[in-house]
Amino acid sequence: MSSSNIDDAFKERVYTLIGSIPAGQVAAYGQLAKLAGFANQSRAVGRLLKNLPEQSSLPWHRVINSQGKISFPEESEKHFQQRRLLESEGVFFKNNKVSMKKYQWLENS
DNA sequence: ATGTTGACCTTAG
DNA sequence: CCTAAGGCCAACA
Repeated sequence: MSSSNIDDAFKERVYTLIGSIPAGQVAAYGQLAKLAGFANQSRAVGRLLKNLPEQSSLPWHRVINSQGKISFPEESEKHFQQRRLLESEGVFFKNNKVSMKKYQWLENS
């Protein structure tokens, strides 16, 4: 059988979670890892996103770090791209950080 | 086989 | 704002 292991389960769950992030809201790598049942695997989430196919329809831009900041380097093209996507759906930055309230959709249920 | 790094981490101080 | 340390692990040299 194909390696239907932990990695695939993790990937599956994280993808689903990311897909469920409402427009105008964000989630942290660590939050997603934890919700997927793999606490302390935030970097694995990052790795997953890094390997995400370019044509993916997942709202990858809604994933930022726990400090409210975009994890790409400040002056990078990817950083601008992500920021642009977020701002286009109403997520704005003050001092390069988004309000913690943007994570609040997770606080229900 | 060993050590280091990470453009997509986190918390505490 | 910054540093340090914790944690986990794939990719790299």
